[in-house]
Amino acid sequence: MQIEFPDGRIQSIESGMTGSDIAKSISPSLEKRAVAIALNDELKDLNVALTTGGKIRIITKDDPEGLEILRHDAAHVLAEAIKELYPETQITIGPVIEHGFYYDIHREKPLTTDDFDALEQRMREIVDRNEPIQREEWDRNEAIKFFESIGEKFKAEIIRDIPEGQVISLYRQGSFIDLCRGPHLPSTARLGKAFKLMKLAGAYWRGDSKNPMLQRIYGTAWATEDQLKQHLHMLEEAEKRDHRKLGRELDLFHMQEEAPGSVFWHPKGWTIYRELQNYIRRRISKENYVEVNTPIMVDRILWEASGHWEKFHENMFISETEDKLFAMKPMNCPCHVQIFRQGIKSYRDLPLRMAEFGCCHRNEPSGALHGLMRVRSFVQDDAHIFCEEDSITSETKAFCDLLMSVYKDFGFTDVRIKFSDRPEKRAGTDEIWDKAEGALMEAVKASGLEYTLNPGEGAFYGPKLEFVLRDAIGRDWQCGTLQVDFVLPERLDANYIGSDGEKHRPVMLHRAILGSIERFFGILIENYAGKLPLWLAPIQVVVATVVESANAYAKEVCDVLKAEGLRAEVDLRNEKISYKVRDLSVQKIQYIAVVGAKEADEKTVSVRQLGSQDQTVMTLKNFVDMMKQNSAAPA
RNA sequence: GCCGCUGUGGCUCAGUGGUAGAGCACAUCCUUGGUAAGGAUGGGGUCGAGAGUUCGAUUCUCUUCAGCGGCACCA
Repeated sequence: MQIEFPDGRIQSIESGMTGSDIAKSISPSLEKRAVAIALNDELKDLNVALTTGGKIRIITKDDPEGLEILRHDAAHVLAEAIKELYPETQITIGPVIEHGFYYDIHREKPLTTDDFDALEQRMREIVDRNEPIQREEWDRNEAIKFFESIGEKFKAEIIRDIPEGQVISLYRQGSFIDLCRGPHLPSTARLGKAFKLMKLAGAYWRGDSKNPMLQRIYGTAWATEDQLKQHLHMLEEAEKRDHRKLGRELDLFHMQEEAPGSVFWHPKGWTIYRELQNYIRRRISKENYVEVNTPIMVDRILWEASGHWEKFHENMFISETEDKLFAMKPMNCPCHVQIFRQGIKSYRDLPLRMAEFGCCHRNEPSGALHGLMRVRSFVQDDAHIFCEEDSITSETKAFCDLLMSVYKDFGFTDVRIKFSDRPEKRAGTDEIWDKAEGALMEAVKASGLEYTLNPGEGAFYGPKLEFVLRDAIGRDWQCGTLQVDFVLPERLDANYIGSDGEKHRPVMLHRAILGSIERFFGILIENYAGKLPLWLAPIQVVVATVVESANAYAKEVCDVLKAEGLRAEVDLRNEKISYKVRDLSVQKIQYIAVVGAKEADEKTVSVRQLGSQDQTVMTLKNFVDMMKQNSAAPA
């Protein structure tokens, strides 16, 4: 039979040769690095005898697929180590994830991270044992019986759920045997030792909170020690830019236990926050939005009418006053409909784009809270576009353009769209959903942006687009959203007079670009590692003195900068200039204008920029001009 | 909400069954120094909260709150 190599070379081989044999025939060193073979793009174990020819590829640890196999093996070796050290443990599943793997286990007494050393030690021993990893195909019922006999109830349950007729493959290494689709390395030695157990967490069996809680052990695994080291280093770097840490270090905000999930904004953080809001104000004002503001506490009656009470009152903060029950708004839309309903609206008033930076409260589960990323009290750059049905497409397209342009101003260009359609729990008839999904789909297609489907994930009142951006260290964040809503206008009885003189229902488009400003703030801090673009920087320049005699001049320089609209401060502290430079640099102050006797005499400043050792002496006027230019916010 | 871990001055962290310590920060003084930490002195903590065990608890136990890591959730 014939095989074809990736370079197009064709070779005849004997039936029954294994991937290993083929690799060895090319070069022994290739065989050593090999982890699997791809036959017509289907991955197979190296030690499986090939019976048909085709295109082959030797997969090594350096291939993405090879790394996956390696990580999968790491999971198996972990499971083997667990069973050896703690035989009473039941094992469940152990898949590959980004950067590594995990294994979910079940046992009475939970493991702790103190057990990690022993586990890693045992894993290394298993690697040293070089146990051959052997694939076996089992009869379904035999396999179920087998796993039940050794007390692995979870495994038996998994097999029961595998459709009849599908091959049940087990992999054996030493005395350990596990259900697995494969492929796997030929032996445990090939895993190498570039792995590390990372953390311990709880996870529900089959991801369902009604099921028992298992223990999940996370690990990372790499082809080489170097890659492992690099990965650990990357994690350290990510930790350094954690917005919670930087928020404290840069004195931007804090949170405390008396107000879990809510933010105390410090002057510097609030400056950034306002700058973000004002930027969005400028952008949407150009797109003919109007801004409004509506109450935070609203009578339950309105939430019942809107449908929020029924669907989400568990997550709403309630306040009882006199005989009434008020709820804090989790979103602005019902209030916006109230404004829309004031007076009679004509089709000439549409589309009406109503924006609000309203403070919303959602009683998120305690375990969901996470710094600024998930809070209970937040403000969105929210707006609702009331329009006629045939405007959905053009409004959506205009929104997508605006959103992409805004993201670009913040340096985010890698944006993906998820299209979420009707969820199980929803309001409105199927006809309405058909119409809404159809219109939104048409709009996405017209916008020309790429999208992926996200079935069943829509809002209860309509389908939605979710805009996911990727930050500087490759993490994805869902920020923007656009939702088509035929339901709320109906439930809250919004209408307008059409050109035909009749009453009609407007469509509502719920949309946000940044999403929650709190969250976007956190993303920005992490993306820029605290060094924000100058237009967002809470302090744009500090005038620092070398000697006390320059104090008056320093204040004068600072006043000039402030008069020109720059956020400037003076540093007159009784410290050496190198101390001030260090301190201000740690604070990520981007421009330091150093003034001493010389500068005071000559009416100049000596400018130092964050991240550079260079000093530039310039006239005060030139410096002000430069700062104004550099700090200009995007229009 | 669920599982696990953590909670000591503003921050980072050490420590102990006999009510606490370092560095940084802060204050005062000396120093007026030219681009990433000058020196001296000093103030500051009922060890997250509540209960229990104990002669005695920051230390051990339980409860609770919050944070962290995940899971579930995310209108």
